This record gives sequence, structure tokens and C-alpha cells, in this order.
Amino acid sequence: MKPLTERQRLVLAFIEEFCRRQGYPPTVREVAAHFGVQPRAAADHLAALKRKGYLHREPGLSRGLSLASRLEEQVVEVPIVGRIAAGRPLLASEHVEDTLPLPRSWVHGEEVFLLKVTGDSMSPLLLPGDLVMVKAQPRVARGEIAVVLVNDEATLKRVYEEAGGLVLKGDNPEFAPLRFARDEAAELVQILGKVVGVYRSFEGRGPR
Amino acid sequence: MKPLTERQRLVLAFIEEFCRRQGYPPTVREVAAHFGVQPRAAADHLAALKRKGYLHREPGLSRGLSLASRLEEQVVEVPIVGRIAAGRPLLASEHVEDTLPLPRSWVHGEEVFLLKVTGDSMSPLLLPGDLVMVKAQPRVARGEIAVVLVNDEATLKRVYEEAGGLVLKGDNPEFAPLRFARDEAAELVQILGKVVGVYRSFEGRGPR
DNA sequence: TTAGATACTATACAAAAGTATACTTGTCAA
DNA sequence: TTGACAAGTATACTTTTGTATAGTATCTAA
Repeated sequence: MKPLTERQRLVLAFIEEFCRRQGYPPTVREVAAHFGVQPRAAADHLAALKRKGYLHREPGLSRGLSLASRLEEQVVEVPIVGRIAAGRPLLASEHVEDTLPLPRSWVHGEEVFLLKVTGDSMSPLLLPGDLVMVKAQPRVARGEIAVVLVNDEATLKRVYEEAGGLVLKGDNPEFAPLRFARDEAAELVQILGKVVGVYRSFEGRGPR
Repeated sequence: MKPLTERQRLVLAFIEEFCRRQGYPPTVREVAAHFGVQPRAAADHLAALKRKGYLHREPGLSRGLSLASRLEEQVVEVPIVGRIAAGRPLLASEHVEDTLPLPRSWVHGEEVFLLKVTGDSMSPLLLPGDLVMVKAQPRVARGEIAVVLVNDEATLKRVYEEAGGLVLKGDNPEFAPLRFARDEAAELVQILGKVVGVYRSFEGRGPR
């Protein structure tokens, strides 16, 4: 994007601040009044900012401008899934407990959801209370961490397809691997998605 | 908040969608046109939504309405700090590489920043590439993980104040603890803040 | 049963707001 | 030195837009 002049930078900053405080963009006259100039001068600035790609404008509409770098474009509302029960619609509203606005750069693709870790089977990589980001997909590569639905219960495990069938392994050695014959797995095991990220808060956890 | 009627819920949903797409709120007439009613009817709905606390309005202003549950209120722009050099202003613009919009519920307090983990000293809890959330503070409780500036270099360590002085310990046993006499520590060691959270992306990391 | 909210129609008015016309001044690169 | 851009003044015109007036009809809880 073309660089801005100092004056244009100030105008853009004013618009950002105005939107943040008011929830709607300023009028040409409000920009003009803030800088103590005539409406025409302010309109010139807006035209320059539009020409340089820093904001969109709808000609003729009052307050018809919006920032090119809007929060709505930087942020994605990711659903937090609660208890997962068997039966299809994973992202159906009955499973969604809440949503969290996360930076778009963390969310690749559409079918992503958050899940609160409850068990200890992936310790120490994933601990109870962690929030894992999961990309919904029916298969994962060998050794990747997946959300797996076994007997109507969702768990986090590494998935290995082997000659004998399917093996689900936790990182925690205290948990024995689960083994399924190929036909058995097809019936009892459903991979819901791949773990693509974790968020952990240390607050409320004691120090070592 | 008072419950909405079905019609009011639809109007609110339209306003949310409109703001998300356009970047500015709709006019009374745009709401009216969308529902195929007269401007007066739409204005009645807006008045009801305001009365019930779902949106703010500035009387007389075009598009002078904003949602009570705005993204701006749910999200905080947290600075990502790059190379930290000695000398005071930690959150000065020369240290801030970028910012990331994070949910307000993750950010307690004001003086919070993000730091990319580079070393291995806190492995396996914190790995290179992780993004840690740090609350800027000059002291931490015994055993808490801190961002510590030693010899003009920022590292992550657990901090223990002991009889002999200050001990900085990584979780990784391959790293020997750093010990400082009390007066030595005051000169060479500066605690920049407490690690309060981590975000880790698994993409780009190989499976086990 | 009556007051109060909901949900509208239809018309009209005045303020708010974008924009056009006509100029001026200064800077800076081709 | 000329033309493009930046930054402005001053006045005016025309839409856009919120709101007021005056009604109608339905439903619901005191």
C-alpha cells in the first residue's frame, strides 16, 4: 500500500479511534471539525485514503466509509464445543457452548472449533484446562494428535494405522494404547478432527 | 437483559450482519427496506432494541447506532514484542513488531504483551515457536515462569529467591541453573514479567 | 377492561451530510 | 517550468435520513 502523508496518517488514526469509541464511522463534517478545516478538505483526505487503499467508501452514503483493516476482517469467531455426543452435526448449535474471537492468522480454514481438555492422556503436551484448536476432518496423518470419538466419548490421542488395525496412543505412558481391529475401528472409532493448536493459561495453576 | 421478540431478534441479527459486511451500521430506511416495512416501523424496532439494552443510539445522527456486544469490546490488541534490549520502555514502539487481536477474557489487566519463544530452556512446557503471553511486572512469586533479562538477552526461566541470592532455572535439565548473588542479581538481572499463557500451533511441526 | 407493548401504514418536514464549483498556496519530481 | 499532488477556504446545492404526526390492529398482563 502506498505510504501516507503525516496529515493522512492522522486522519486515519482519528477514524480508527472514532470507530473504536462510537461503533460507527465519522461523517465528513465530523472529520473536518476535529481538524478544524472545511468539509471539502476533509473529503479530500478521505478520497486520498481511499485511493491509497486504506479505507472503503460508498459514495453518497452518510458515514459510508469503513477501514480496510477492520477488526471484523482480522478476527474469526471460533465455536467452543462442549460435550460431544455421537451423531453427526459436530458444529450444530447444541454442541456449541460459546464462541471466542481469535486472530484469523491462527485459524486456517473454516471448519475449526475449540475444545477444553479434560483428561490427562496427552500429558505433558496437553494438560487439563487447555483449550485446543481442532480442524474438523475425518482422517489424520500417522502420529498426529486427533480428537477421537470412542464409545460416545471424545478423547485426544495420537492415531496410528497399522497392519493389525488402528492404534490410539496418548503421550502419557500411564495410559495404555487402545487397539482396534480394522472392522472394529470402523464401527466404534470416529475421528472428528486434527489438533492444530493449544492455548494454555497459567493463571490458577500453581508454580512448581 | 430483557428477552427479545422474534421480530426484534431478526432485526438485531440483520444489524449485526450488516455491520460485519459493510463496516458501518444501517440507516433506519435500510432496515425498513430489508424487512419491507415503513421507516417508522423500523425506527420502532430500533427504539425497542435500545430500550432492552441491545444497542446504543445517538438520536438525530445518521447511522448513529452501535451494537452493545461489539467486537471492539470483546477483543484487545496485544503487542508482539520482538528483540528486547535493556533500557526501560518495554512496550515502546521500537520493541513492538506487530499486534494480535485476542479475546478480552484471555487478557487480564493492561500491561500484557506477547513474546515468541526461541530457546529450549523451558522445554517441554514451552517450545520454540510458541507464543507466550506475559504480564509485565518487576517481581514474580517463587517458582513462577518469568521473562528475565540477563546480560541484555531475554530468556524464560523459573525464578527462585534463595538465601544465597537469585536462582534462574529452566525446566529442561540440559540447562544448568543460573545463580546470582544478591548484589550481582540487582545489577545483571531484570525481571520483565510473568508468563500467564501460551499459544502453540501444531501446524508445521512434524508428528511424533 | 384497560393500559401498554408490539407491529405496522402513510405522509411530511427539517436537519444532517455528501458533494460540486471556484479558487489559493506550496512542494517536489520529471 | 510545468504538471501532479497535497492541503486548504468559502459558498451552495441536493440527497439522505431521522423523526414527527396521525392513525390501525393485535395481544397480553394487571
